[in-house]
Amino acid sequence: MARPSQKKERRAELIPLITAVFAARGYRRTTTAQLAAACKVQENTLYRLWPSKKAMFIAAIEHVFEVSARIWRDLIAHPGGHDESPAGRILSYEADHHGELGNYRIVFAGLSEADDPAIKHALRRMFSRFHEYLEMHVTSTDPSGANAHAWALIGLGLVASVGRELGFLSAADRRDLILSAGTRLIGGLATPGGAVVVGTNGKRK
Amino acid sequence: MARPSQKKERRAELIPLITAVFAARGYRRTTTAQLAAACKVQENTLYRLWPSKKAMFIAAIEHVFEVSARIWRDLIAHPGGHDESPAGRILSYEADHHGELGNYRIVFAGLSEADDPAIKHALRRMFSRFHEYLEMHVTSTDPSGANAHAWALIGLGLVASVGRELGFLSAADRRDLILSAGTRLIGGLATPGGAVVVGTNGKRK
DNA sequence: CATTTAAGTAAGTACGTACTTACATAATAG
DNA sequence: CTATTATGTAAGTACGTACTTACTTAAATG
Repeated sequence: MARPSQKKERRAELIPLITAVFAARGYRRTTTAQLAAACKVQENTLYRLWPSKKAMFIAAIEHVFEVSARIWRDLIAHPGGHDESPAGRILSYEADHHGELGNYRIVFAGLSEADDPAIKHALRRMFSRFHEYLEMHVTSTDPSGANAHAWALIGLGLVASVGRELGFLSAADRRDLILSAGTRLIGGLATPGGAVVVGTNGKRK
Repeated sequence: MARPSQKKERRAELIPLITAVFAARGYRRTTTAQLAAACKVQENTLYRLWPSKKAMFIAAIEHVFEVSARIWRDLIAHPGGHDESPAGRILSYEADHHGELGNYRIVFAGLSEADDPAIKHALRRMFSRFHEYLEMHVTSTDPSGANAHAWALIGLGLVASVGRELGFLSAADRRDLILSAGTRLIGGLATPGGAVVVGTNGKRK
């Protein structure tokens, strides 16, 4: 026998690059030639690591979850300076940083390929894991209807992503949206004081 | 001169069929041949009515809004038997019927094509119009932060769609989700009585 | 009726791209 | 060293598909 396989390591090296291309161009519009170029290898090399373009995409979906999960884990493990609840801490982190990695684009791309059972399964798993995380921390704040409210928080993330992508929510808008609606969802705390206004890019009635 | 143009009428006839195909197959995976077959015409005929496949897709996006808007308009115009507020009426309608037309698939397909300025613009316009509608009715119930909460309701619709598409929310789950989180969003009314449980397809901790 | 133009049909064509094949190099085990 | 297998390079190939071209049919106007 000779040369033990380093496929796993190679895959781990390349998957962030591949994820970036899929996020930038979507699934269909990404060509295997572009993936290879971004990895600085030939297409053939990629096909030795994954059996198909689809498999590369599914690996990208998994990678997206792992990146976000690591951030949240760290966030909860290290309380930082603030004294908020775990749910509150996730909320205020997301208020400032949601979507900045552009990974939600992988989700959009995946959703329009959800006819494919393998892609559907990968996405489903990803959402379920996010939900599990959120539900746990929402429950610790306010157990009543935590399951539903955790899903609603994911919905909040989805609109924020869509708003960012389509440009109808500015950074400040997204911040206010996540804090205002998020607070109401995790605690039932009504927004204190003045109304929080989230703009539609200047368009006001 | 002879034979006044009937292009507008023809377009109006065909667009529901075209929308259905795009919803079923996504943008990229839909072929112009499929569109023509669904309309029972030749491809060439479609190209006389729209300059490109992209134009057909944008027309489909607009059609999606018009269909949903008509439903909501009717819903608010005819109070039916119930005495709820307009916002509450939209909520309970959506709790039972959200996504049943499959039109959210057009949104998913569009989002992964949002690099294209024309598609982006069409989607943006669509979301803004939905938001306008919701904000108006949410405001009438609870003015504080209505703008943000209207966006949050759209987020609720998005998770419900994703949950339906990926199969992690059953019809009952979606119903409970929309009622539970939606009520909290439009009124700040805490869920009365027992906790509303939204399942993850049987998986419970 | 005659003319004009819309609506329909049928068969291309040019192009992009997922995946292959064939070959060269180099690293590790015995 | 030698055999074996991973890694890298380069050039196909087969196929799907957006859009065209050339032609026929038919409807409405003067």
